[in-house]
Amino acid sequence: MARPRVTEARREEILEAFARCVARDGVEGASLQKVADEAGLARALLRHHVGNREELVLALAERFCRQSLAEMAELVAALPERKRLDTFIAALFAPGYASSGEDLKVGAALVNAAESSPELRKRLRAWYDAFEKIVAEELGRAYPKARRGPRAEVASGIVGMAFSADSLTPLGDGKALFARSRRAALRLAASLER
Amino acid sequence: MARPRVTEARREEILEAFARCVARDGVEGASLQKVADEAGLARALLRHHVGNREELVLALAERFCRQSLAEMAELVAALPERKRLDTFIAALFAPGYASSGEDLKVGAALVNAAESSPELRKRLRAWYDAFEKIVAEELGRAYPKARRGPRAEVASGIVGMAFSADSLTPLGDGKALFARSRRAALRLAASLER
DNA sequence: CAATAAATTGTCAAGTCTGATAATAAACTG
DNA sequence: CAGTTTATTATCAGACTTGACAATTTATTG
Repeated sequence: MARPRVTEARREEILEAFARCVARDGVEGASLQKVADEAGLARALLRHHVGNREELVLALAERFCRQSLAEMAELVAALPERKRLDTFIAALFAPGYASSGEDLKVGAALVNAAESSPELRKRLRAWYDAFEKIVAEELGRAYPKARRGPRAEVASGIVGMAFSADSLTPLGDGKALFARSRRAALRLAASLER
Repeated sequence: MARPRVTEARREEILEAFARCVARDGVEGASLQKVADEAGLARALLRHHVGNREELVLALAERFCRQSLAEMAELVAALPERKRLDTFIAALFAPGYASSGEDLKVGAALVNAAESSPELRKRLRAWYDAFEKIVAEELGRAYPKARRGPRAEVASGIVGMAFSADSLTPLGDGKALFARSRRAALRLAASLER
């Protein structure tokens, strides 16, 4: 009875383009115009399909959090029995462990923007906690005797190292930094042994 | 024979204001207008005393790098003999270990902007290397038997954790995260023992 | 084909940002 | 006090951004 809806597909395209722009220019630097160009759509369509700037940002955050955790879950589900933790950490410290490789940069930019938006902050806080929790659980699997506290500390440390290695990639030499950080993560994890 | 120069003092005021804005809004988000308002000066004065946008950014980077390393050197110089490393790490993981507490956020924002400016990238790269080196040297002092490689890995890890804990403060709960990260850093450092 | 619901395009007004330059005010020196 | 150098203010044009809404096209269904 009417023209078919393409909103869901368009939303996806728009948010992908937005993510690319945010990874490059930060949240404040990603103008709707640039996003529209990046997506190959008219700017007015952003508004039509998603909403104004604020709604765009929240939608991006929602998509980012959901997707990031989904990828993490997928990764964990695919881990082998042998050398499980090593594989996990290696995956975490592969330059661009996630599909696109720009994911953590988007996350960092969103976190920075969270200061001025309680709603955003809340969502990202939940994301971070879940992220760290997954790491902590994986550590618990490798070191069942380790206590809750130390596990949480080590998880914080590993997540922090991964996060920071990723956000320093613009400086070049990302590969070497990832390698050093990965080894540090293994050392840190091993500290749960005794 | 002429009106006295105030450029050096003004430059300082301007770059301080710029730093505050960048910490809040990122490099792209910090418009010259906002910076001028923040500094309580007319926008034209930014141009007069420092230059156009690009020069502003480079001047900020220069100031940031120099200052950050100077503070680091000062911190290291003031370390006690006993519990030297513990004190060092505690200082690194105090929320806002540097005077203002926003320093690492400025650094992160600059790093992000470095992608599109080779000159900026070069400067920041040198800064990061020097930063990591200072940490590595301090580790060498605490664990003289440790080899160069492991020391570098641990230094990367510690710097990464500090960096990331700082950049996650907008999510709130910074204190607890800093505490967890600090303990993780101590664990990681201790891995150089055996 | 006609009705209809949705996508897409076009356009406006208001606001902000930047770079540049001219005009004015201030402080010092001889 | 007159001259000179510098700080400060004022202003301009051009470009970019955003929000909003009207007009148009397009695909589907009865």
